[in-house]
Amino acid sequence: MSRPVRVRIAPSPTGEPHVGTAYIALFNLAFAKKNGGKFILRIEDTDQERSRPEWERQIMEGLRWLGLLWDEGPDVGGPYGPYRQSERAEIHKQHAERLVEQGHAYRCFCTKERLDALRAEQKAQKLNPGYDRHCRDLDAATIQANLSAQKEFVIRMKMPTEGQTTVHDLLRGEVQFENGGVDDQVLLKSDGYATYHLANVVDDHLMEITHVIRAEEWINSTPKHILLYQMFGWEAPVWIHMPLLRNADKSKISKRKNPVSILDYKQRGFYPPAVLNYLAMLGWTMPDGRELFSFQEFVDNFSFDRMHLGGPTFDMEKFTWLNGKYYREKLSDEDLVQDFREQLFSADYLRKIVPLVRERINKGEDFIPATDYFFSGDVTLDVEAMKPKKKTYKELVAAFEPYTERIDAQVDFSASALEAWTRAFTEELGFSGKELFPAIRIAISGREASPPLFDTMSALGRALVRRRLRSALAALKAAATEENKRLQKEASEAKKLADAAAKASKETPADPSAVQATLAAMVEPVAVPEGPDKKGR
RNA sequence: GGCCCCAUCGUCUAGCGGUCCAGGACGGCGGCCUCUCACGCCGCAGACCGGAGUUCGAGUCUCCGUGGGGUCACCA
Repeated sequence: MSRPVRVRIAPSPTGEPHVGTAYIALFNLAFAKKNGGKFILRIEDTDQERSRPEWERQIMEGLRWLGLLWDEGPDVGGPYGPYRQSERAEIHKQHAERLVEQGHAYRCFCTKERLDALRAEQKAQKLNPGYDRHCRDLDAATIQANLSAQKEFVIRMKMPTEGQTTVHDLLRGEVQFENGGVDDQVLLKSDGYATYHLANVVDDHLMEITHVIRAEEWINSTPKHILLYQMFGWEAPVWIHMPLLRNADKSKISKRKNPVSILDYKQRGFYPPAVLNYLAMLGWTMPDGRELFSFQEFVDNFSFDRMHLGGPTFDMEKFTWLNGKYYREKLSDEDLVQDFREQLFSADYLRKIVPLVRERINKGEDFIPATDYFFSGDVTLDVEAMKPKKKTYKELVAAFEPYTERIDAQVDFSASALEAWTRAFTEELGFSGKELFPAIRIAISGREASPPLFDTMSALGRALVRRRLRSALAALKAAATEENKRLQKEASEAKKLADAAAKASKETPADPSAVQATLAAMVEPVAVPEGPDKKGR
């Protein structure tokens, strides 16, 4: 008799809710609904370095916004809790110990330094990287000595060195792996927390997960998971590895090439059912080929048979078209009024904006023109105005790029936190606030004057700020390229001039003023780049 | 690089051996509708990665290439 279907998603709270998480969640939920099963949310926060409660909150917010609701999870509870792995650390530890006792795992005392050196050596010799199993067969005395010396250790899995492990993937059939090619994975880190491999197996078993539906990037570690199930003597779930969402260049979808946070789409005013509809049609098709369908219709017709395994490109253009289709065909005027009111002009959002502009306007009709950049997507940029007088575009890019990069890691998006962080970071980048802040202001608002920068950023929110910083960065890079071309041209012209002057000075006795002029020609355009620049475009 | 996955129009895909001179959608182009724009409608261009094999017959099955992707952490 088969067990009731239970599936889960296991996001790691190390960043904003990812569109890939939503994609996998959607198929898990559909499968659960189709089979009358349960859908579980489990937070995989065993990475103490990077996990943040704030990200966990946002992941839940993003999934909830889309209507991808879980039956059991850290917030709603359930009979198999706790649903946050950090709270299950003791369980994981016990299981790791059990494997050690049974001889399926061992303590490894190798230091980070040793492992790094090992990897470097392997790389130098063009060998396959991997742990050399140095601690696999330590004698009891040595282990005891290390333990008494309080040496830090991890627990590693003792992989068989022979034979194969077959993954029976529902989508891909039998996938074979040589056990010898699989590393002795770390199961328990020296901080006492489990790695993904241990935690996901133990928790999936304890939570009675029947089907593991996850992204294809996991398929290579599935043999380890299967072996773990065997070592514990447990029944493994059914494996289903979904294709990976891609950028336009076919690489795994990433934030540098696509808006990747669910909250980006929320902020852009996409309509949740349209988002689900679009995600569902990446790799999956309705039996009758319909492209417009509801989540319920998706569930009713769902089957993994209809999955296409090539990694689909996330195409903003088609996605946008589909969203428009919902506006035109699925939503009434009243629906749109509601949606706009909740998403675009929510009281929460207006409450952030009004305090920033009330001193700057005198009557209601001034509000929209004064705040248009709070309600639109991209903004028109005056790239020239962004450049500090004494810096080049290249230098500005060199500061803007890391700034843009690190905004994603900025957990606290309050004005004061942004200000403290930005000021420190600006200094680190070798810029003064006077130089960098105006550029940021223009990037995020399209204006040279706005309410206080950090209040404005905080109110705009991470999604919009990131988006505008990225597009400003692209514009600056283009300007830097132009600038570079111009400088090279000027340098070559200066060289010509110098050559001519040198030639002239050979023919006639040295003329100090000619040399002066030549030197000036060589130096000046570089020192004052904005001079000849402006009329050039 | 080793291992693993994948492979039909630019993109998302239909196709589960004959009904495919390969169908639909986005995008592109042209037209119609129309006070404008948009929507909508009509039409056009556009693909089976290559080579062997199996078969009476291959986009569909097998193998080998090629290409793309993933993965090789005390991250998930």
